[in-house]
Amino acid sequence: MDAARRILENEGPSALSLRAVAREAGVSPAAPYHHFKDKGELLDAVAHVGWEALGETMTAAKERATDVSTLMTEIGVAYVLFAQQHPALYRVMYDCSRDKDSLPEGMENNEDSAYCLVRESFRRMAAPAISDHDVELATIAAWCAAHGLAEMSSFRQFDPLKEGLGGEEGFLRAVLSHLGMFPAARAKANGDGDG
Amino acid sequence: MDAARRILENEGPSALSLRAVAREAGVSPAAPYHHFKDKGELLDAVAHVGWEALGETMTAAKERATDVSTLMTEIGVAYVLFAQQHPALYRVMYDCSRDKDSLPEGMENNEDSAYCLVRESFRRMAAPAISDHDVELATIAAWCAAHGLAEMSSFRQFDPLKEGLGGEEGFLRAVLSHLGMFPAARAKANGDGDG
DNA sequence: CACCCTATCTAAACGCCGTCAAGATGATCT
DNA sequence: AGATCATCTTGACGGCGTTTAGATAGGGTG
Repeated sequence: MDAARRILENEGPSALSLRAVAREAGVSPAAPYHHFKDKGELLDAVAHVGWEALGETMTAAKERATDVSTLMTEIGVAYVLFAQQHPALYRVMYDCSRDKDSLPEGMENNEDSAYCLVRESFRRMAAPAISDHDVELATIAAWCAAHGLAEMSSFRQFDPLKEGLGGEEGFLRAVLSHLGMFPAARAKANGDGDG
Repeated sequence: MDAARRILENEGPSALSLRAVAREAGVSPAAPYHHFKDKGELLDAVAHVGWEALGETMTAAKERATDVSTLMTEIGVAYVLFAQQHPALYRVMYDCSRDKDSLPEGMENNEDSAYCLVRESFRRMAAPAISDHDVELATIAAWCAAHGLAEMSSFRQFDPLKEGLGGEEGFLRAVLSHLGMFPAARAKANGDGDG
Protein backbone atom coordinates (compact mmCIF):
# COMPACT_ATOMS: atom_id res chain seq x y z
CA MET A 1 0.00 0.00 0.00
CA ASP A 2 2.91 2.33 0.59
CA ALA A 3 4.06 1.43 -2.90
CA ALA A 4 0.62 2.24 -4.27
CA ARG A 5 0.63 5.64 -2.61
CA ARG A 6 4.12 6.32 -3.90
CA ILE A 7 3.10 5.53 -7.48
CA LEU A 8 -0.02 7.60 -7.13
CA GLU A 9 1.90 10.64 -5.95
CA ASN A 10 4.74 10.34 -8.43
CA GLU A 11 3.13 9.08 -11.63
CA GLY A 12 -0.57 9.70 -11.36
CA PRO A 13 -3.60 7.43 -11.29
CA SER A 14 -3.17 6.04 -14.80
CA ALA A 15 0.17 4.49 -13.83
CA LEU A 16 -1.34 2.71 -10.85
CA SER A 17 -1.39 -0.87 -12.11
CA LEU A 18 -1.24 -3.86 -9.85
CA ARG A 19 1.93 -4.96 -11.57
CA ALA A 20 3.52 -1.55 -11.08
CA VAL A 21 2.65 -1.66 -7.41
CA ALA A 22 4.21 -5.11 -7.16
CA ARG A 23 7.33 -3.91 -8.95
CA GLU A 24 7.59 -0.86 -6.70
CA ALA A 25 7.24 -3.13 -3.69
CA GLY A 26 9.93 -5.44 -5.07
CA VAL A 27 7.65 -8.41 -5.36
CA SER A 28 6.12 -10.62 -8.05
CA PRO A 29 2.96 -9.57 -9.94
CA ALA A 30 0.85 -12.20 -8.21
CA ALA A 31 1.92 -11.36 -4.67
CA PRO A 32 -0.73 -8.67 -4.03
CA TYR A 33 -3.43 -11.28 -4.57
CA HIS A 34 -2.58 -12.81 -1.22
CA HIS A 35 -3.52 -9.54 0.47
CA PHE A 36 -6.31 -8.19 -1.75
CA LYS A 37 -9.04 -9.98 -3.64
CA ASP A 38 -8.38 -7.93 -6.75
CA LYS A 39 -7.13 -4.56 -7.88
CA GLY A 40 -10.34 -2.87 -6.83
CA GLU A 41 -9.88 -3.98 -3.25
CA LEU A 42 -6.41 -2.49 -3.18
CA LEU A 43 -7.80 0.78 -4.50
CA ASP A 44 -10.50 0.62 -1.85
CA ALA A 45 -7.83 0.34 0.79
CA VAL A 46 -5.93 3.29 -0.66
CA ALA A 47 -9.14 5.30 -0.85
CA HIS A 48 -9.84 4.42 2.77
CA VAL A 49 -6.67 6.02 4.03
CA GLY A 50 -7.42 8.97 1.77
CA TRP A 51 -10.79 9.51 3.38
CA GLU A 52 -9.23 9.23 6.81
CA ALA A 53 -6.66 11.87 5.94
CA LEU A 54 -9.29 14.16 4.44
CA GLY A 55 -11.46 13.74 7.52
CA GLU A 56 -8.58 14.76 9.74
CA THR A 57 -7.86 17.78 7.56
CA MET A 58 -11.47 18.90 7.75
CA THR A 59 -11.69 18.33 11.47
CA ALA A 60 -8.56 20.38 11.97
CA ALA A 61 -10.05 23.18 9.87
CA LYS A 62 -13.22 23.07 11.89
CA GLU A 63 -11.36 23.35 15.16
CA ARG A 64 -9.14 26.09 13.82
CA ALA A 65 -12.07 28.26 12.80
CA THR A 66 -12.88 31.00 15.28
CA ASP A 67 -15.68 32.85 13.54
CA VAL A 68 -18.84 30.82 13.11
CA SER A 69 -19.79 32.85 10.05
CA THR A 70 -16.82 31.52 8.09
CA LEU A 71 -16.65 28.03 9.56
CA MET A 72 -18.22 26.26 6.62
CA THR A 73 -16.15 28.16 4.09
CA GLU A 74 -13.00 27.26 5.98
CA ILE A 75 -13.92 23.59 5.98
CA GLY A 76 -14.59 23.88 2.27
CA VAL A 77 -11.24 25.52 1.64
CA ALA A 78 -9.53 22.75 3.58
CA TYR A 79 -11.40 20.18 1.52
CA VAL A 80 -10.37 21.69 -1.79
CA LEU A 81 -6.79 22.25 -0.71
CA PHE A 82 -6.57 18.59 0.22
CA ALA A 83 -7.84 17.62 -3.22
CA GLN A 84 -5.27 19.94 -4.81
CA GLN A 85 -2.41 18.55 -2.78
CA HIS A 86 -3.35 14.93 -3.45
CA PRO A 87 -5.10 15.04 -6.82
CA ALA A 88 -4.46 11.43 -7.73
CA LEU A 89 -5.56 10.17 -4.35
CA TYR A 90 -8.67 12.35 -4.45
CA ARG A 91 -9.54 10.89 -7.84
CA VAL A 92 -9.17 7.35 -6.55
CA MET A 93 -11.34 8.16 -3.55
CA TYR A 94 -14.30 8.92 -5.80
CA ASP A 95 -13.55 6.55 -8.66
CA CYS A 96 -13.46 3.36 -6.69
CA SER A 97 -16.88 4.07 -5.25
CA ARG A 98 -18.21 4.86 -8.69
CA ASP A 99 -16.99 1.52 -9.93
CA LYS A 100 -18.82 -0.22 -7.12
CA ASP A 101 -21.87 1.94 -7.69
CA SER A 102 -21.86 2.86 -4.02
CA LEU A 103 -21.27 5.92 -1.89
CA PRO A 104 -17.77 7.21 -1.34
CA GLU A 105 -16.65 6.23 2.11
CA GLY A 106 -16.50 9.78 3.39
CA MET A 107 -20.12 10.37 2.48
CA GLU A 108 -21.61 7.41 4.25
CA ASN A 109 -23.98 7.83 7.12
CA ASN A 110 -21.43 6.58 9.63
CA GLU A 111 -21.33 8.54 12.79
CA ASP A 112 -17.91 9.95 11.99
CA SER A 113 -17.80 10.22 8.22
CA ALA A 114 -16.63 13.49 6.72
CA TYR A 115 -20.13 14.06 5.38
CA CYS A 116 -21.63 13.83 8.84
CA LEU A 117 -18.98 16.14 10.18
CA VAL A 118 -20.19 18.77 7.76
CA ARG A 119 -23.85 18.06 8.39
CA GLU A 120 -23.50 18.34 12.14
CA SER A 121 -21.55 21.53 11.76
CA PHE A 122 -24.42 22.92 9.75
CA ARG A 123 -26.93 21.79 12.30
CA ARG A 124 -25.09 23.24 15.23
CA MET A 125 -24.65 26.66 13.72
CA ALA A 126 -28.11 27.02 12.26
CA ALA A 127 -31.18 28.18 14.09
CA PRO A 128 -32.37 25.40 16.39
CA ALA A 129 -35.66 25.21 14.54
CA ILE A 130 -34.04 24.27 11.25
CA SER A 131 -35.44 21.08 9.83
CA ASP A 132 -33.43 17.96 9.12
CA HIS A 133 -34.51 18.43 5.56
CA ASP A 134 -32.92 21.85 5.31
CA VAL A 135 -29.75 20.70 7.01
CA GLU A 136 -29.45 17.87 4.54
CA LEU A 137 -30.01 20.17 1.60
CA ALA A 138 -27.42 22.63 2.82
CA THR A 139 -24.92 19.85 3.35
CA ILE A 140 -25.45 18.37 -0.07
CA ALA A 141 -25.22 21.75 -1.73
CA ALA A 142 -22.01 22.57 0.08
CA TRP A 143 -20.50 19.22 -0.79
CA CYS A 144 -21.38 19.64 -4.46
CA ALA A 145 -19.79 23.06 -4.50
CA ALA A 146 -16.63 21.83 -2.84
CA HIS A 147 -16.34 18.77 -5.04
CA GLY A 148 -16.92 20.72 -8.21
CA LEU A 149 -14.37 23.30 -7.19
CA ALA A 150 -11.92 20.58 -6.21
CA GLU A 151 -12.12 19.03 -9.64
CA MET A 152 -11.88 22.26 -11.55
CA SER A 153 -9.69 24.59 -9.50
CA SER A 154 -6.58 23.44 -11.35
CA PHE A 155 -7.89 24.68 -14.70
CA ARG A 156 -5.53 27.28 -16.03
CA GLN A 157 -8.41 29.37 -17.22
CA PHE A 158 -8.84 30.52 -13.64
CA ASP A 159 -5.32 31.80 -13.21
CA PRO A 160 -6.05 35.47 -13.89
CA LEU A 161 -8.90 35.41 -11.41
CA LYS A 162 -6.69 33.78 -8.81
CA GLU A 163 -4.14 36.55 -9.10
CA GLY A 164 -6.85 39.12 -8.59
CA LEU A 165 -8.05 37.36 -5.47
CA GLY A 166 -4.81 36.95 -3.61
CA GLY A 167 -3.69 33.54 -4.72
CA GLU A 168 -5.06 30.07 -4.51
CA GLU A 169 -6.64 30.28 -1.10
CA GLY A 170 -8.23 33.64 -1.74
CA PHE A 171 -9.70 32.27 -4.92
CA LEU A 172 -11.17 29.25 -3.16
CA ARG A 173 -12.58 31.40 -0.39
CA ALA A 174 -14.15 33.74 -2.92
CA VAL A 175 -15.83 30.99 -4.91
CA LEU A 176 -17.06 29.11 -1.88
CA SER A 177 -18.39 32.13 -0.10
CA HIS A 178 -19.93 33.34 -3.36
CA LEU A 179 -21.80 30.08 -3.40
CA GLY A 180 -22.97 30.87 0.09
CA MET A 181 -21.99 27.79 1.99
CA PHE A 182 -24.62 28.57 4.63
CA PRO A 183 -27.36 31.13 5.20
CA ALA A 184 -25.41 33.51 7.37
CA ALA A 185 -22.49 33.67 4.98
CA ARG A 186 -24.91 34.10 2.15
CA ALA A 187 -26.62 37.05 3.79
CA LYS A 188 -23.24 38.58 4.40
CA ALA A 189 -22.06 38.15 0.85
CA ASN A 190 -25.34 39.51 -0.33
CA GLY A 191 -25.23 42.96 1.12
CA ASP A 192 -24.54 42.65 4.81
CA GLY A 193 -27.45 44.88 5.79
CA ASP A 194 -30.15 42.56 6.95
CA GLY A 195 -31.05 38.89 6.70
CA MET B 1 -17.52 6.82 -33.61
CA ASP B 2 -21.09 5.60 -33.60
CA ALA B 3 -19.74 2.33 -32.30
CA ALA B 4 -17.88 4.17 -29.57
CA ARG B 5 -21.01 6.00 -28.49
CA ARG B 6 -22.98 2.77 -28.49
CA ILE B 7 -20.47 1.06 -26.24
CA LEU B 8 -20.36 4.06 -23.96
CA GLU B 9 -24.13 4.09 -23.56
CA ASN B 10 -24.54 0.34 -23.15
CA GLU B 11 -21.50 -0.79 -21.21
CA GLY B 12 -19.98 2.25 -19.59
CA PRO B 13 -16.66 4.01 -19.93
CA SER B 14 -14.54 1.15 -18.61
CA ALA B 15 -15.64 -1.06 -21.51
CA LEU B 16 -14.60 1.53 -24.07
CA SER B 17 -11.46 -0.03 -25.50
CA LEU B 18 -10.21 0.62 -28.98
CA ARG B 19 -10.54 -3.08 -29.73
CA ALA B 20 -14.11 -3.15 -28.50
CA VAL B 21 -14.96 -0.21 -30.71
CA ALA B 22 -13.39 -1.99 -33.67
CA ARG B 23 -15.34 -5.17 -32.89
CA GLU B 24 -18.56 -3.22 -32.54
CA ALA B 25 -17.87 -1.55 -35.88
CA GLY B 26 -17.14 -4.94 -37.45
CA VAL B 27 -13.56 -4.11 -38.27
CA SER B 28 -10.06 -5.22 -37.29
CA PRO B 29 -8.36 -3.86 -34.16
CA ALA B 30 -5.90 -1.80 -36.17
CA ALA B 31 -8.44 -0.13 -38.42
CA PRO B 32 -9.16 2.83 -36.13
CA TYR B 33 -5.51 3.87 -36.39
CA HIS B 34 -6.16 5.01 -39.94
CA HIS B 35 -8.66 7.54 -38.63
CA PHE B 36 -7.28 8.49 -35.22
CA LYS B 37 -3.71 8.90 -34.05
CA ASP B 38 -4.41 6.89 -30.93
CA LYS B 39 -7.14 6.04 -28.49
CA GLY B 40 -6.99 9.44 -26.91
CA GLU B 41 -7.80 11.11 -30.17
CA LEU B 42 -10.86 8.96 -30.61
CA LEU B 43 -11.99 9.89 -27.10
CA ASP B 44 -11.37 13.53 -27.96
CA ALA B 45 -13.68 13.17 -30.92
CA VAL B 46 -16.35 11.52 -28.80
CA ALA B 47 -15.98 14.23 -26.18
CA HIS B 48 -16.31 16.83 -28.91
CA VAL B 49 -19.75 15.65 -29.97
CA GLY B 50 -20.64 15.44 -26.28
CA TRP B 51 -19.79 19.09 -25.76
CA GLU B 52 -21.74 20.03 -28.83
CA ALA B 53 -24.79 18.18 -27.55
CA LEU B 54 -24.45 19.71 -24.11
CA GLY B 55 -24.13 23.14 -25.63
CA GLU B 56 -27.33 22.65 -27.58
CA THR B 57 -29.12 21.43 -24.47
CA MET B 58 -28.02 24.48 -22.52
CA THR B 59 -28.88 26.86 -25.31
CA ALA B 60 -32.33 25.33 -25.53
CA ALA B 61 -32.80 25.75 -21.78
CA LYS B 62 -31.70 29.34 -22.02
CA GLU B 63 -34.20 30.09 -24.76
CA ARG B 64 -36.94 28.24 -22.97
CA ALA B 65 -36.53 30.26 -19.79
CA THR B 66 -39.03 33.05 -19.45
CA ASP B 67 -38.21 34.45 -16.04
CA VAL B 68 -34.80 36.04 -15.84
CA SER B 69 -34.61 35.31 -12.12
CA THR B 70 -34.52 31.58 -12.76
CA LEU B 71 -32.61 31.56 -16.01
CA MET B 72 -29.31 30.47 -14.56
CA THR B 73 -30.88 27.79 -12.43
CA GLU B 74 -32.67 26.41 -15.48
CA ILE B 75 -29.46 26.26 -17.44
CA GLY B 76 -27.89 24.49 -14.48
CA VAL B 77 -30.73 21.99 -14.31
CA ALA B 78 -30.37 21.28 -18.01
CA TYR B 79 -26.63 20.79 -17.53
CA VAL B 80 -27.06 18.28 -14.73
CA LEU B 81 -29.87 16.44 -16.47
CA PHE B 82 -27.63 16.02 -19.49
CA ALA B 83 -24.91 14.58 -17.30
CA GLN B 84 -27.43 12.21 -15.74
CA GLN B 85 -28.76 11.04 -19.07
CA HIS B 86 -25.31 10.50 -20.55
CA PRO B 87 -23.15 9.69 -17.53
CA ALA B 88 -20.48 7.81 -19.46
CA LEU B 89 -20.24 10.48 -22.12
CA TYR B 90 -20.08 13.20 -19.47
CA ARG B 91 -17.22 11.37 -17.80
CA VAL B 92 -15.30 11.11 -21.05
CA MET B 93 -15.84 14.79 -21.73
CA TYR B 94 -13.91 15.74 -18.61
CA ASP B 95 -11.48 12.83 -18.47
CA CYS B 96 -9.93 13.27 -21.84
CA SER B 97 -9.11 16.89 -21.07
CA ARG B 98 -7.65 15.87 -17.73
CA ASP B 99 -5.37 13.42 -19.49
CA LYS B 100 -4.13 16.13 -21.78
CA ASP B 101 -3.81 18.54 -18.87
CA SER B 102 -5.91 21.05 -20.76
CA LEU B 103 -9.29 22.67 -20.47
CA PRO B 104 -12.42 20.72 -21.36
CA GLU B 105 -13.61 21.86 -24.73
CA GLY B 106 -16.82 23.37 -23.40
CA MET B 107 -14.90 25.61 -21.06
CA GLU B 108 -12.55 27.15 -23.56
CA ASN B 109 -12.63 30.81 -24.35
CA ASN B 110 -14.08 30.22 -27.79
CA GLU B 111 -16.80 32.59 -28.74
CA ASP B 112 -19.44 29.88 -28.60
CA SER B 113 -18.27 27.49 -25.92
CA ALA B 114 -20.76 26.42 -23.29
CA TYR B 115 -18.74 28.30 -20.71
CA CYS B 116 -19.04 31.54 -22.61
CA LEU B 117 -22.74 30.93 -23.06
CA VAL B 118 -23.08 30.93 -19.30
CA ARG B 119 -20.77 33.85 -18.79
CA GLU B 120 -22.59 36.02 -21.27
CA SER B 121 -25.90 35.08 -19.75
CA PHE B 122 -24.57 36.26 -16.43
CA ARG B 123 -23.30 39.47 -17.91
CA ARG B 124 -26.52 40.30 -19.68
CA MET B 125 -28.73 39.79 -16.66
CA ALA B 126 -26.53 41.52 -14.12
CA ALA B 127 -26.42 45.22 -13.47
CA PRO B 128 -24.56 46.91 -16.33
CA ALA B 129 -21.92 48.13 -13.94
CA ILE B 130 -20.85 44.66 -12.93
CA SER B 131 -17.16 44.07 -13.46
CA ASP B 132 -15.70 41.39 -15.70
CA HIS B 133 -14.07 40.09 -12.60
CA ASP B 134 -17.41 39.52 -10.87
CA VAL B 135 -18.95 37.96 -13.96
CA GLU B 136 -16.08 35.54 -14.19
CA LEU B 137 -16.34 34.65 -10.53
CA ALA B 138 -20.08 34.04 -10.79
CA THR B 139 -19.60 31.87 -13.86
CA ILE B 140 -16.90 29.77 -12.27
CA ALA B 141 -18.90 29.33 -9.10
CA ALA B 142 -21.98 28.29 -11.01
CA TRP B 143 -20.00 25.85 -13.12
CA CYS B 144 -18.43 24.30 -10.03
CA ALA B 145 -21.84 23.88 -8.46
CA ALA B 146 -23.31 22.29 -11.55
CA HIS B 147 -20.36 19.98 -12.11
CA GLY B 148 -20.28 18.86 -8.51
CA LEU B 149 -23.98 18.21 -8.55
CA ALA B 150 -23.70 16.38 -11.86
CA GLU B 151 -21.13 14.02 -10.44
CA MET B 152 -22.92 13.38 -7.20
CA SER B 153 -26.63 13.57 -7.94
CA SER B 154 -26.79 9.85 -8.60
CA PHE B 155 -25.71 8.98 -5.07
CA ARG B 156 -28.44 6.99 -3.41
CA GLN B 157 -27.93 8.87 -0.20
CA PHE B 158 -29.91 11.70 -1.74
CA ASP B 159 -32.98 9.66 -2.57
CA PRO B 160 -35.04 10.61 0.50
CA LEU B 161 -34.38 14.28 -0.13
CA LYS B 162 -35.38 13.91 -3.77
CA GLU B 163 -38.72 12.46 -2.79
CA GLY B 164 -39.33 15.38 -0.47
CA LEU B 165 -38.54 17.84 -3.25
CA GLY B 166 -40.75 16.51 -6.00
CA GLY B 167 -38.42 14.19 -7.82
CA GLU B 168 -35.15 14.55 -9.63
CA GLU B 169 -35.73 17.92 -11.20
CA GLY B 170 -37.12 19.45 -8.05
CA PHE B 171 -34.06 18.24 -6.21
CA LEU B 172 -31.69 19.75 -8.75
CA ARG B 173 -33.55 23.03 -8.72
CA ALA B 174 -33.46 23.13 -4.94
CA VAL B 175 -29.74 22.48 -4.69
CA LEU B 176 -28.81 24.87 -7.47
CA SER B 177 -30.99 27.70 -6.25
CA HIS B 178 -29.79 27.05 -2.70
CA LEU B 179 -26.31 27.65 -4.01
CA GLY B 180 -27.55 30.93 -5.43
CA MET B 181 -26.56 30.67 -9.04
CA PHE B 182 -26.68 34.42 -9.38
CA PRO B 183 -27.19 37.47 -7.14
CA ALA B 184 -30.87 37.97 -7.83
CA ALA B 185 -31.71 34.35 -7.18
CA ARG B 186 -29.62 34.48 -4.10
CA ALA B 187 -31.40 37.50 -2.72
CA LYS B 188 -34.67 35.79 -3.44
CA ALA B 189 -33.71 32.58 -1.69
CA ASN B 190 -32.43 34.60 1.18
CA GLY B 191 -35.57 36.40 2.22
CA ASP B 192 -36.99 38.11 -0.84
CA GLY B 193 -37.15 41.54 0.82
CA ASP B 194 -34.50 43.60 -0.86
CA GLY B 195 -31.44 43.11 -3.02
C1' DC C 1 13.57 -33.67 16.72
C1' DA C 2 9.89 -34.45 12.98
C1' DC C 3 5.25 -33.04 11.55
C1' DC C 4 1.78 -30.13 9.94
C1' DC C 5 -0.24 -25.70 9.25
C1' DT C 6 -0.36 -21.10 7.85
C1' DA C 7 1.35 -17.05 5.71
C1' DT C 8 3.82 -15.42 2.08
C1' DC C 9 5.85 -15.58 -2.04
C1' DT C 10 7.17 -17.14 -7.18
C1' DA C 11 6.71 -18.97 -12.01
C1' DA C 12 4.06 -19.60 -15.79
C1' DA C 13 0.23 -19.10 -18.29
C1' DC C 14 -4.49 -17.05 -20.15
C1' DG C 15 -6.89 -13.52 -22.58
C1' DC C 16 -7.46 -8.62 -23.22
C1' DC C 17 -5.40 -4.23 -24.05
C1' DG C 18 -2.90 -0.26 -27.01
C1' DT C 19 0.09 0.03 -30.68
C1' DC C 20 2.90 -0.67 -34.77
C1' DA C 21 4.88 -2.58 -39.18
C1' DA C 22 3.94 -4.78 -43.39
C1' DG C 23 1.07 -5.84 -46.83
C1' DA C 24 -3.58 -6.35 -49.20
C1' DT C 25 -7.72 -4.31 -51.57
C1' DG C 26 -10.22 -1.23 -54.18
C1' DA C 27 -11.43 3.34 -55.91
C1' DT C 28 -9.80 7.61 -58.33
C1' DC C 29 -7.06 10.28 -61.35
C1' DT C 30 -3.87 10.81 -65.27
C1' DA D 1 -2.82 0.77 -67.93
C1' DG D 2 -0.43 2.53 -64.26
C1' DA D 3 0.20 5.46 -60.22
C1' DT D 4 -1.91 7.19 -56.10
C1' DC D 5 -4.53 7.27 -52.18
C1' DA D 6 -7.71 5.80 -48.55
C1' DT D 7 -8.98 1.99 -46.20
C1' DC D 8 -8.59 -2.33 -44.23
C1' DT D 9 -6.14 -6.93 -42.49
C1' DT D 10 -2.67 -9.87 -40.47
C1' DG D 11 0.49 -10.62 -37.13
C1' DA D 12 3.33 -9.29 -33.77
C1' DC D 13 5.17 -6.72 -29.28
C1' DG D 14 4.89 -5.63 -24.49
C1' DG D 15 1.85 -4.42 -20.63
C1' DC D 16 -2.20 -5.38 -18.07
C1' DG D 17 -5.45 -8.18 -14.49
C1' DT D 18 -6.01 -12.62 -13.02
C1' DT D 19 -5.57 -17.65 -12.01
C1' DT D 20 -3.30 -22.00 -11.05
C1' DA D 21 0.19 -24.67 -9.14
C1' DG D 22 3.94 -24.95 -6.48
C1' DA D 23 7.87 -23.12 -3.56
C1' DT D 24 9.72 -21.26 0.97
C1' DA D 25 9.91 -20.18 5.64
C1' DG D 26 8.15 -19.77 10.57
C1' DG D 27 5.41 -21.46 14.64
C1' DG D 28 3.03 -24.83 17.37
C1' DT D 29 2.45 -29.66 18.69
C1' DG D 30 3.54 -34.57 19.04
